[in-house]
Amino acid sequence: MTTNISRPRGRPRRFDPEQAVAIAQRLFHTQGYDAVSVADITEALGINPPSFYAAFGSKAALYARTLCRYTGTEGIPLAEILRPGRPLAEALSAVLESCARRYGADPAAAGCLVIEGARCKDPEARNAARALSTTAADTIRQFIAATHPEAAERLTDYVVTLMVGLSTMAREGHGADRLLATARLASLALEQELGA
Amino acid sequence: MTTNISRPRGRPRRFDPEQAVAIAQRLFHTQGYDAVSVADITEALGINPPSFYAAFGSKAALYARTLCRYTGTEGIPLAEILRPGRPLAEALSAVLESCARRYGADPAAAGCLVIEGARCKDPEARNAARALSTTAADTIRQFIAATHPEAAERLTDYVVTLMVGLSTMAREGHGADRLLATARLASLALEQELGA
DNA sequence: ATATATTTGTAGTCACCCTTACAGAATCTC
DNA sequence: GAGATTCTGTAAGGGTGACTACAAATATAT
Repeated sequence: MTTNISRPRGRPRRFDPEQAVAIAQRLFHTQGYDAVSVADITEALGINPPSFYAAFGSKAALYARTLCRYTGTEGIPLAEILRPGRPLAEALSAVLESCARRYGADPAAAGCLVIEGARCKDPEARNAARALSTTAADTIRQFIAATHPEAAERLTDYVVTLMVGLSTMAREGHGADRLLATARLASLALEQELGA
Repeated sequence: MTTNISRPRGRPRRFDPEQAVAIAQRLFHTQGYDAVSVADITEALGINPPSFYAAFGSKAALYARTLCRYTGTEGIPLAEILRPGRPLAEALSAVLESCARRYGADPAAAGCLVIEGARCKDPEARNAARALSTTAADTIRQFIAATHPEAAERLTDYVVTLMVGLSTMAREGHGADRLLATARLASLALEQELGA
């Protein structure tokens, strides 16, 4: 007796949507949203366009699902790193180091899917990525404001600017080692500014 | 007697190529290379496609000319800022401040034309932008190496990462004031690292 | 078995992109 | 003027993109 939860009525799917999202995520992360065509996706999935549109609605909608999946798995775990009570300079430095490590971990899928997606041409996909990007910035800002409200905007801008820069440099081919060196250098400013 | 330098033979042009490059530069800077179509350009210039191709060869070739023009006019004057003998921390901080000011000066054409062009989809245009980007990085690296050879790569990576980040944030709508605050914060790390 | 529901595969639509063929117009040389 | 030369405008070629109409296929429900 397998998992037999009363299959739906019609002809069954020949592919697993969840796995398809994973494959699409890798494509988007590797090549960028604009550079991936629906034809690329359907070929990678071994299906035809109608199956794709029936399952996901549109390229942008599938992208939104990959973004959702990304934040839950490979994205930077801001909530974990920015634990309340953690010293500010230490916490922000940890964010930058985490970015350096993750963005440079896989050379074939370098950088941040969200940050890179925020520059794509398609408005729907771009807005989806921007929304997540804004949420992340807000998380950082609120963490800072809890202890240093007067410095929240300035420090958030600084950290986000570096995250964006690190993602870009990762895509330019910089490995985790070089990114980490940059992150550590950037942390010096945080320590100095916050009197660590 | 006007400037009468023996006009060329055939039918005269109805537009000024130099002015056309300036107009195209503004389009590319405002919208990004990929988002500007040849139709956009020809419409902005008030000419038809054949005139465009006869004068410039291709969209990428025109873009290369706009890049050339940009570095000579609106680009960061690295050669001026990185004058030999200038204290390193001061010089690199000046680079970052200059970026902050220029990238945020014109909200309609924010960021750096070269940096943003380095991510476009067209290989020819991308390589043209990358070449200039690499040249700029080399200039910075050599200036650092003149006095601090062991720190050249690390500091160059740091400065370039911030330049890229500043350009992106400018395109996200950050004004020169916010960019400058980030640049000044980033300079703290340089001063600390270099014992200023 | 019949009806219903859902997916699949073929083939194609429609829009937009960069680029060019071609003939006519405007200028210079002789 | 005649001829050579260069630009201009119309119109379209050739490619790629996202997306879909439609009928055949495969399952469940009764």
